[in-house]
Amino acid sequence: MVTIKDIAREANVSVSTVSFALNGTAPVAPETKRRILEIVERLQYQPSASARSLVTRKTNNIALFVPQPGKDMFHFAGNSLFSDLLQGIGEVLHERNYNLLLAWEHEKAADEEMKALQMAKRKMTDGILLYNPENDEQLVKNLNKLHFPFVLLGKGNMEQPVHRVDVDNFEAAFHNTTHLIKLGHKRIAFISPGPLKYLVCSDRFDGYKEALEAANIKFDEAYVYIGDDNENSGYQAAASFCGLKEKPTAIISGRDVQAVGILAYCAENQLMVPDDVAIVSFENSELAVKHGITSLSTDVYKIGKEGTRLLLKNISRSRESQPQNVVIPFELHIRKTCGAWNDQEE
Amino acid sequence: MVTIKDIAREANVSVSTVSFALNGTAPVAPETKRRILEIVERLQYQPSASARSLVTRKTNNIALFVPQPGKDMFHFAGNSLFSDLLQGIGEVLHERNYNLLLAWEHEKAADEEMKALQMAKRKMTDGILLYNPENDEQLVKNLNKLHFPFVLLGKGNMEQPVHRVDVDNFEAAFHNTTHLIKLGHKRIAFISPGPLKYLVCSDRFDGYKEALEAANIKFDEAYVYIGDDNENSGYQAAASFCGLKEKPTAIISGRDVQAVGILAYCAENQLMVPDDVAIVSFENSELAVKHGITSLSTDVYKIGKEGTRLLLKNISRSRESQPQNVVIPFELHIRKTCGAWNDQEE
DNA sequence: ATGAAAGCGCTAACAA
DNA sequence: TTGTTAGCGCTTTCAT
Repeated sequence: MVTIKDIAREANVSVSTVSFALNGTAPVAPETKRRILEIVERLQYQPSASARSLVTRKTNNIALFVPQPGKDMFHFAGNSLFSDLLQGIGEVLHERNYNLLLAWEHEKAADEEMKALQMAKRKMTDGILLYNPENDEQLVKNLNKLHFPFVLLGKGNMEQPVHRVDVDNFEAAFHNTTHLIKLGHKRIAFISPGPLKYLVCSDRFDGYKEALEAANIKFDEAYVYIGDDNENSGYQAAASFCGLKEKPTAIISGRDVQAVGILAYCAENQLMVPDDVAIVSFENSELAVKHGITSLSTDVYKIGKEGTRLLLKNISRSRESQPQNVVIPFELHIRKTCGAWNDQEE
Repeated sequence: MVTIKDIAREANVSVSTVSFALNGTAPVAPETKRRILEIVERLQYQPSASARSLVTRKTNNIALFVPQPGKDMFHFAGNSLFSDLLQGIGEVLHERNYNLLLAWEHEKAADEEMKALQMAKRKMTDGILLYNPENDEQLVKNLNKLHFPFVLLGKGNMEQPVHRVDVDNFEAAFHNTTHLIKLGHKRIAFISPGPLKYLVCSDRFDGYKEALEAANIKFDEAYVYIGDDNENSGYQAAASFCGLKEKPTAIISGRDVQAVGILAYCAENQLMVPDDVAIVSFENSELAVKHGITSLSTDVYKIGKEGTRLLLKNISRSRESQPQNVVIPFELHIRKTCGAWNDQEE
């Protein structure tokens, strides 16, 4: 194994000079530097990561924590989700010369066995990216106590003060609702992607109500359905709405998969989309493309990118900074289900 | 930051005793050990990874190298692929107390800039898992020259002697084709799961042709379609085949999602499956179960698992061992689309 | 511009 | 059973 000593000996200089030449941490005579670099190249020398980490107290690693793979996370919203996230993270990391540790809890671990916590304490990584964590509140609390740099990706329902990157779900729902209103709809139903205890959901709900109010449309409790991640919840919601005397003319679907359920219901019941029922969804997954569903994108690539940027920023800062909440802009992809489709497009 | 010294001081013992107690590398009096452990617990001590690595020359990391994410790799063969791979790798790693570094080349890097090589030389990892590498031959050569432990996952066209874990795609395709031949089919079409530049694809293609030849069936170029990971490619393939004067009586689908596309085409065109068209696919995903598609399993989970096992075995061995080629067995799951279905089964 | 030397946190002889 | 000590390969004062 070739070490800095080998280089030093070969170049007839001290190890510190080699270090200076390699890191630019002190002036080195051009000729000396040339010689050193040449030898480094010839001997294929690379400094030992652990030796360097030990003294600099920096690993140049960051760790991405995800829920169990194989569980919904990778499957949620189609397969592009995770690769998009990685792509975003990877680009920033590569640019800044960081490496990525990928980890997940294998079983529900009690407090001190949490892998993320261990990695932090063992100084295996300089910071942590928490993607859509599940049993998290406790982990976040511990990380905070350690004053260890970390950023939450795509999840908002924390009580703890945390750095976080996510789409602005309030604005997104406001946008979707307003889009329908502009198309002339007055009876607009809302399906939540999940229980309202999740901030994603309640934010969307608020955005929906706010948009109605802004348009002077009165909010109707009967037009709200709390869905989940099953296609069937969209189907059920549609069934529920269409059972009303005053059927809505448009539905805001919480996820693309719910929209598919709505489409199924409509097909079964001879309802034309978008003429009888217009649909606008969230996610803009492959499902949306496949079924021609108008859907608002929640850009996971950007979440990865901005999240990593934020984390790196916090790592390099000496003092802790105010918890920051980065908001990723969204985009509404118009397709056939909302009634604003134009064949020229896309 | 709490170090081994803090523990030693607090416990009134030397650092070596603490080390011994923690690692079990020397006998320690039960009472002493108890005291040490209690303090470790209280102070939440975790040994520094880099300090330990530096002296033990072991990182307890392994690195998984993948082609660019966001490219076909994650999409290839449906979305479960990557998560299955990770699951398999993760289980073994977790069991053995290893961590996972995930990396990919961001641009075609010249020899010495290859990330995998750098990580090896910097001793950031104890071994490397190479998943389906693209520009690899050179990397493999370099890794071999370094005598650095690595294992190839899911790819076989190496000239270099390497450890490798894969399904035998040639055999798998041969098996699928022969299965159809045995059922009496003579006009058998083939859909590639992707471009033939991928070894998975060309191997399958070869296996298909070989099986035909073995049965004295002449190969017909018109019976070949290069598909992709969209359902539509199956649909298109079916349309293309059925446009021929001599329609095939059976189709080998490259992925389950393609088979679904074929089914859709058949449904639309009043073709009975398996009577008019028999279908045999690869992947044996949930899609296959759901649609009753006969499908051959290519178990990526096992590839991950066995690959990691093999790598870890090589890491712990002192001398280098004979390149080993682990072949993951496949299994053809008979369902309704191939005509060999029997209601008693499953 | 360069070198000597201390020390990062740990393990592992070797002594006691 | 425990302590002393010498490194592991590097960075970084502090001299020169």
